[in-house]
Amino acid sequence: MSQYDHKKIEEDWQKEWANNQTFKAENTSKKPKYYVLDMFPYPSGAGLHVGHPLGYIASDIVARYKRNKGFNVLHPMGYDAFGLPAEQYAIQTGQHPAITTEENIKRYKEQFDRIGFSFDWSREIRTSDPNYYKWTQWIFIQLFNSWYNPQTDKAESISELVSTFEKQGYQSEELQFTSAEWMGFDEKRKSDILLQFRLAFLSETMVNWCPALGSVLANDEIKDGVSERGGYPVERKLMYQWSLRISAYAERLLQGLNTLDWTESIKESQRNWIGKSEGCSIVFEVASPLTPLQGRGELDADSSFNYQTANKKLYPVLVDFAKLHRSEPTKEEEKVWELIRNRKIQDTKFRRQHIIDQFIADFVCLELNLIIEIDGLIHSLEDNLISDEARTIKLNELGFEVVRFTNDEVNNDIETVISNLENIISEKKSSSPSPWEKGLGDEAISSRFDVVGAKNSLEVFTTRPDTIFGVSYMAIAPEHEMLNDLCVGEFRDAALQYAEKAKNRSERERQAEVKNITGAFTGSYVNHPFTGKKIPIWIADYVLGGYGTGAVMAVPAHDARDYSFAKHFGLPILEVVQGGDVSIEVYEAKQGKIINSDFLNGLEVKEAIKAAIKAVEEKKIGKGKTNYRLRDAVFGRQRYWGEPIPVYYENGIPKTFDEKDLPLVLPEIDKYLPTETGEPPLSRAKNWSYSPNLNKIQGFSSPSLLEKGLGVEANREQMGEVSYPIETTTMPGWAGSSWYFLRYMDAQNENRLVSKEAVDYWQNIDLYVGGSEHATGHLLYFRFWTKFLHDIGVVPFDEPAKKLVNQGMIQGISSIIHRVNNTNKFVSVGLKNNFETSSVYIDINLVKNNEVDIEGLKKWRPSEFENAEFEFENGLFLASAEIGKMSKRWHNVVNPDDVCNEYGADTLRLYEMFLGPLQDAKPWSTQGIEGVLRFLRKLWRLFHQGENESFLLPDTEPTKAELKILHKTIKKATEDIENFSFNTSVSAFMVCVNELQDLKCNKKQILEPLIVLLSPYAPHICEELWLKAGHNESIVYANWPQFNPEFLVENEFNYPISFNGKVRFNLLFALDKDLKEIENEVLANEQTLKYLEGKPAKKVIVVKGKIVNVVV
RNA sequence: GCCCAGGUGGUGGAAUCGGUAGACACGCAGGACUUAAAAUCCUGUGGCUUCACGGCUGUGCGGGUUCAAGUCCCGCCCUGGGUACCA
Repeated sequence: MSQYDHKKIEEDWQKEWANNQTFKAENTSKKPKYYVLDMFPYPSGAGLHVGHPLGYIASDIVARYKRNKGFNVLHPMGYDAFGLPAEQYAIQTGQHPAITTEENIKRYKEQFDRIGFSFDWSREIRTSDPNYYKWTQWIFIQLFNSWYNPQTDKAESISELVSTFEKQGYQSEELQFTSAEWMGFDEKRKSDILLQFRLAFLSETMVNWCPALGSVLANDEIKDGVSERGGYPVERKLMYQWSLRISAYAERLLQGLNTLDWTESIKESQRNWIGKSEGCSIVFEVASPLTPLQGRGELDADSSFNYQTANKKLYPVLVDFAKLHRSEPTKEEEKVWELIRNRKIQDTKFRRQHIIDQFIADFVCLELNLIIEIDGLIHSLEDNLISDEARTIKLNELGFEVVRFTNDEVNNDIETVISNLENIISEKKSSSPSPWEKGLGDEAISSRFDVVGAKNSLEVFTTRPDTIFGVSYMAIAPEHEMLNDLCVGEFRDAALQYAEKAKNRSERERQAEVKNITGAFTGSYVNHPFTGKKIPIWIADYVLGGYGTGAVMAVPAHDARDYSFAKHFGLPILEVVQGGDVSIEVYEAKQGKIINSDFLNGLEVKEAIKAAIKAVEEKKIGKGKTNYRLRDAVFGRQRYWGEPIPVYYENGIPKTFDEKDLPLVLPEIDKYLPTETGEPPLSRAKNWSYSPNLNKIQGFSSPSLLEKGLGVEANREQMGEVSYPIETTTMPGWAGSSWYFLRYMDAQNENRLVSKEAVDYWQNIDLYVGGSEHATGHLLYFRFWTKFLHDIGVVPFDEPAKKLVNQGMIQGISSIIHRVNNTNKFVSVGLKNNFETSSVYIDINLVKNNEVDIEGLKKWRPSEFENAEFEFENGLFLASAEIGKMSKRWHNVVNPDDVCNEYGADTLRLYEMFLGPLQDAKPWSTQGIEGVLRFLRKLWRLFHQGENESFLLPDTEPTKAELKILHKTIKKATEDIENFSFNTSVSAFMVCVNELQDLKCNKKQILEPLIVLLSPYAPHICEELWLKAGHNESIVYANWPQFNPEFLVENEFNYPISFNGKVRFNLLFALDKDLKEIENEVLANEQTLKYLEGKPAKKVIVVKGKIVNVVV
């Protein structure tokens, strides 16, 4: 029993910890709290490989250290259990993802336990557990019911916004209405407007659509133009779906970074992702005003632009509304439409449900400025009469005549309606020719539609308003809203064609063609606001539709992209900032004097920027503005294995579930695929509908199935309830992980996401450990949700994690053997240059020191290797090695279970720490793991000295030298944990044990503190030795040894004596010796004389306790 | 292109404030114990040079600051990570 038997010790203690719930944390304690969290894993089918535990080991060391330091430590673990692989597997095999996930989690748990982590398993969570995602859904509902108030700079209740609308209406650049107008809007319109404010909202957005996965992807789920998972192509597609308004938090997310103890590189990534840029907007007048008549003859009427009479800002809201009305006309509207459509009355063209300014008119004839309204029942209500009147007045002001018919008139006496119409039309035709026919052309239209019609100015965003006099062309994105208006004359067709082509190009193609410069002239010009010069408008695909205004003022001399574009198309390059030679290359530096720029001449760039903004603002053609690159986060996924979005649609209006009806549990479906019509998998669910007024929602919460995480079908209609369709997309992978740290604090709470007491006690995470690959995904959403939960009063802090440490990736080493092409012959690596060979990846377990175990290889893949021929070099068959990601595909996965079996968990833990700095990426190699095991054996032997190597720990007074060794180690171990420098503290332990071994020290007063120091790293062996030393209580709660500097005090120092910086010999002096005396003695030393070579010493520098340098 | 991190023996890596470069470990070489093996222990180990004492040289490259530079400054090269027409 004197041998170090890691297997037995580790098994025993793991059982002991589990049985005693040693690591269970209490939510009330007089001790100070410490919250140390790991990013929880997605439980994949492959299980853990040796790379995964790296961060977990580090955080476990800190957790155990803090417990010894007297903290109440929260150190939980759980599973990010929703995700693609389980769903992919379900599609292939039909096995429910919940079952696959359950199996994988089981495997993970076993692997975790073998490594001896001190997790509090009583708080385990899984994002796919309905009891968990109930609260994910709850947060979604809060987001839906909130808007971001820029005045107070926080999220507020949407109901407060509604009452403001009711009292004061709303005024902004994009949207304006009076309180009366708001009251007049119908429910759908109100809903549409509110969606523009809600933090969770539906909108038509350009998304990254991955046809192979049948789902949309967030920007951070795409790498190099293909999906991060699977590597499938991704295309841009316009879709109507859920997003979260993270952009509202852009500034707070940016500012918050300054308060965080995170690595600079992660913070920098987030700053870049948020992409704040300060500059100014400038409006350029389009030189030839938009002319609705232009092109009228050349184009068919429907694709011409002259019917665009909507208020541009309201158009996005109204267009869906109009479409809906068109598809669901009233009986009466349909009747009238049948009579007037296709120029049936006097060859007059009518449009139905056409938008004019902020109104949707039933029927409109633009040529005659005539509007026909069919007033249904709703129009007779008093409120609507008032608003109808206001509406008529407004439309009259715009030059339209409004004719109203009631439903009754249409139903009872359609002939009279028709004859009235015919009279009005013929009267209008004779007395009031259309503006176009009158030849008033553009002027008439542009003055009439000044507010409502097509814009006649182009707005740009620039960070360099100082270069305004260097503008030589305007560049607009191919998807620019005014594209159709701007492409004119002989250039129109080519320009539109170009835009169409550029728009449809996928991200990937665009990327591949970064170097290709393409563009087209629109035929239009703007006027320069200060010089009045005409400036051409070009379409360029380097301008992005989604950023800024989708248009830029191009200053080729001082912007690289503009420069190459101008060179390519021969556009002028006007130098306005001194400092470079723009005939040779672009000068982008924000430095130098402004020239050729009228009132800006002579100013420095920075002053000029301010002056230019001032001038622009005075001229009322723009203003200082800040833009962010951060886009709103697309939240809907066309997948099965995710949280259902708790929304139903009442007559097309999205509404959230009643909180009492949460969780909305995933329903059972027959196949985990989209439907034949391309609808998401959840559309397969039977009776996927909601009855808000039903008290009990049998539909999806049968308790027995809830336990399994499954929903159940119910037929509500049979129960005589009105039911509404439920949203069929699910939440993205990052939803559940954006708030999980809170749930650990109070994992079983059924009434709240987390109790106030728990969150007040634990506060935010003191130490968060995980990979840096989450820099712009998880870690941003995580912060966003925390800030939101702070705003609505759920949590008292607004950053989730104070300190973040990123562990590096442990890479795998793949072994490659070389097959001679078109043969069944393999050659040792040294011979491969004699042949044409190709690489074959083989299991790394078959290779030791590059030598391949041929017999093992034959057994591994008999079909491939049994009858193969092998050519050796010097009697050996060698493979070559390659470093890369650890993956099944390269047969280079190392399982921690195997390492634990062979060397033990303590050795694995120490070794992973010893490999190098936690943050660095490093390849896994077992070279060196023996050294760590040897170290533990040496430690064991310190306790088991003497002839029969039995346990011996005498309580005799330690010597000064022994105390010095111990306290040196206490100091180093403590500092190193605080600095996350685990690799150096492992070597400090090694040094300590080596030195104690030299002294044959086995004294209790030295060895006991030492194993406390080591216990966070190698808990099993230390517990065992602690027990043997006679302690009843676990070492987990032993006191951390106190460092006493007295034991390290030296009174002498062996000074290195250097000459011109070169150390030649050493001399021993007392540390309190006068420096001048040391100088004298050094100069008098005979060795010194040798190195002075007869020359005098120019100068002598003596640094106390460090060095002596003699300058010759 | 831009941003960030880094470049030190045969290998992983140390050197926290500018003060003896290479701690600790692996590997390698030699030795002890053993019939032998395993385990363990001891010695050596940056390069060049010397029988040796020693000397020269050395932290990606080129300069600089300093009594003193792996460490600070300037310019460049290379590797890894992030990002990509963000105006």
